[in-house]
Order: sequence, then C-alpha cells, then structure tokens
Amino acid sequence: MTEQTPLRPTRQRLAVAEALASVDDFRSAQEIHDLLGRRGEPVGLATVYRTLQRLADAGEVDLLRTEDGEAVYRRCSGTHHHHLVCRTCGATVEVEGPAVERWTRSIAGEHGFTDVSHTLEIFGTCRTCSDA
Amino acid sequence: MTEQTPLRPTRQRLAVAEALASVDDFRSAQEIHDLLGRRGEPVGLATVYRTLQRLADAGEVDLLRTEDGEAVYRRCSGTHHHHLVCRTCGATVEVEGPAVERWTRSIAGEHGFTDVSHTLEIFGTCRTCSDA
DNA sequence: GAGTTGTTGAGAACCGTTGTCAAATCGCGT
DNA sequence: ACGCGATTTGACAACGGTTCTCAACAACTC
Ligand SMILES: [Zn+2]
Ligand SMILES: [Zn+2]
Ligand SMILES: [Zn+2]
Ligand SMILES: [Zn+2]
Repeated sequence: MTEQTPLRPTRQRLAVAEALASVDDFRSAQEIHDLLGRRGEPVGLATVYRTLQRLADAGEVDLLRTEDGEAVYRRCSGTHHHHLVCRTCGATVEVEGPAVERWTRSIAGEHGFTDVSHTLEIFGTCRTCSDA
Repeated sequence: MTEQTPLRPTRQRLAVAEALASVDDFRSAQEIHDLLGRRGEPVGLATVYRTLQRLADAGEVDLLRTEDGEAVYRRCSGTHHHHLVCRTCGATVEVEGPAVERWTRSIAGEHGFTDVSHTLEIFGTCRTCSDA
C-alpha cells in the first residue's frame, strides 16, 4: 500500500541522503543545498526539496518546523521519539517518554477522538550556547 | 518589564479581538481578515497580522503552526495548556498535563538545556467527524 | 541502440508574511 | 473645541521559503 514507483538511486538522491547522514542536527532544504554545493556535488534546489519530502513521507527522516515555520529535516532513529533542540545552534537530542505517549492517547480517547497523532518538541539553549 | 507602550484600543484592534472571541477554533490571519470584511468592519491585512502577533506576544492568544507551516491563532484560557485538535473540522479542546510539564523540564535539565519551552499538540478525528 | 519512463534544474510562480511610508487617527494639554 | 506630537492604519511593494513548469536528461528494459 506504500509501494508505488521503484524510485531510482540517482546521484542527486544519494548525495542528499549522504548529506543528511553527515550532520546530526536539523537542517533546512536550503542548507542542504548549500552544503552540497560547497562539497562539490551540486544538486538543484528543487531536487533537494523533492528528495527531502519524499524521504519524510517514507518516514526515513524526521521533519519539524522551526518557530518561524521553516521546515527542517534530520535523519533519526526508526523508533518513535521526540526532540530536544537548541534554538541557537540546532544541536538535537532524541528523547523518549512512554508516559507522554500513554497520556496523549488516553486524553484523546476521553474526548472521543480517534486516529490520533501528536507532535512534541522541546526547545532551549544548550550548554555550549549558553556559555557564549 | 513587559509594559512598554500604552496600546490604543482602536476600532481595528477591537474588531480583531472580537472576531477571535466569536470563534472557538484556530484561524489564520487571512481568515480573520476575510471574516471581518464579510462582517462589514474591514481591517487591513497588515493590521490584522500586526494585531495578532501582538496578542500572541502578550500571551492573550495562542499561536500554532499547521502542518504546512501556516500560523493560526486562537483565543484561549490564560493558563498554560495544550490542544487536542480535530484534523477535519478544527474543533479544539484545551488540555492540561502537569506530568508532561514536569517531564519536559527534567529532560531538558538533564541535558543541560536552559530557557526551555515546548510545543505539544494532539491531532485526531473528533466524534462528530468520524460519524460522517 | 531505441523507446519508455522517471528525474533533473533554471527560472517563474505562488503564498504567507513583513516592510514602507504617507495619510488618518488618537490622546492630551490648552 | 483646537492644536500637535505620537501612534496606527492600509495599499502596495518586497521578501523568503516552497512549489510548479517543462524541456533537456539519465536510468531501466528489451
Ligand atoms: Zn527524530
Ligand atoms: Zn546550542
Ligand atoms: Zn490554547
Ligand atoms: Zn471534527
């Protein structure tokens, strides 16, 4: 039901995937695009956008929105988790909270909501940035 | 420390506040602008944006981002809370979870993050929409 | 190689949002 | 009521992130 088109492993797609693997914080499409350009394997901006959203749809990368609405992407572990993100440098820690998962489900159930999902992100200033 | 300029109660500002009070789900700036126009008390789009972000800064309305990054606003209770939102009709329920608040703070602290904030929204299909 | 189909990328278009700035409005002292 | 400096408004331009367009291109199949 999720399989549709074979998806070709082009140079561009590999480059984007590799770029994501090489950093461990959330990056915007434009940042990935710049990074690839500097790295000497240029990929068109439109292609970067397309590739990232495909990866996000496939669940292979996490997508979240910064406080001003910009989409940023990160290669994460496969299990369900949330993020603790530094507002300044973007440093990211994956966090898990079984209690929270339970809580959201029960709250939604109490109000008769079905097909429930949730978003939970924690923002702050990491130690190295607050030492500045 | 938060008080700066007196803030005048102009017709436009009152109209925006009243429009927010008259609906109980999240609305975008453009929707508020349209609503006011239809209602016969037109307010310039820029003014609607300015007013909404002022209200949000003052903590008088809640701001959240839809999945595609658009800012939507809602008049909410003064206490800290989160939202259970119907993906179909937008119906919104305010929810509170003291345990979650504690959890986010402690997680952030464990990792040396300061100046911590968080976002937590629950999405689902409300009963009336799932009966469709 | 030829044909078919998915993919790329430069640029234009799109859309929510913010900036500009002259005109309108407000609050206040007189 | 009147004057006047400070604030606010709004039409419009500008901005920035994202998506669309579509002709050139690259990947798979036979
Ligand atoms: Zn993640
Ligand atoms: Zn940091
Ligand atoms: Zn709220
Ligand atoms: Zn509903």
